Amino acid sequence: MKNPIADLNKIFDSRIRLGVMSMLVVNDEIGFNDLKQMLELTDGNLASHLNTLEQAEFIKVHKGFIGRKTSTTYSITELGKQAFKAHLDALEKMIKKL
Amino acid sequence: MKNPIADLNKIFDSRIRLGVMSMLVVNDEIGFNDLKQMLELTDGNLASHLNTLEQAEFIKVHKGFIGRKTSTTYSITELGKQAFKAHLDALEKMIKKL
DNA sequence: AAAAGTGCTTTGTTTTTCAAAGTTAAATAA
DNA sequence: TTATTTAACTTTGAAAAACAAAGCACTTTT
Repeated sequence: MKNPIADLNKIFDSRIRLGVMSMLVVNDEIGFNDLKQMLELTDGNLASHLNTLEQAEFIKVHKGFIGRKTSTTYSITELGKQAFKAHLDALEKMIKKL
Repeated sequence: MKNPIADLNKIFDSRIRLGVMSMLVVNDEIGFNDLKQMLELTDGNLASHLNTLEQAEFIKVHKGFIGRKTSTTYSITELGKQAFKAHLDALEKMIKKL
């Protein structure tokens, strides 16, 4: 038998980062404020988790405008998709015995 | 839309506690040392996570003997089963859109 | 001009995690 | 019988992570 948790990605141990990724898998682009409201987070908390995901190159930032208002949105990268899928696969392997 | 991570159980944010539970769901009883080896943990680390799960009444301890050697084993409680299942359901809801 | 929104960064506290060492008690080896 | 080992912890302390709150730069709305 092998260690069932070894294949889980440390980055996704955080429920918040897990939530961000799960939202970005199904939405091509999501704004900072939408994430903030959906996940019920403070600005700083969200920003730092987004930063972690960005450092890992699991998400990408897009700074743009809606009209003349700044608007920052985020999207998942290919690497992010792969890593997230691998994590879910590892999770499934742990629990599929049910 | 509602917060997708709100229904995740904080206790299962930890990969280690998640691993313990996933093992206890499929095995009626597991020994301290078996858990330790499977999850590759130090005594103290495992003991403290087991303690957290016990405080929550998600697992139960059985102190016994193998021959005349002490042997501590752990099993999942009904409450533990329910909580774990609820957590997995919440996880699934987050990601089933895939 | 004042107030408010966006998207951060910085600061500092609290919480969590973890390894290492110490502990107790029994078992076995010397 | 003394020493060592194993099991299963507890305690200690340090490092890492999470988080809220405040500050900031910029722009828009009032």
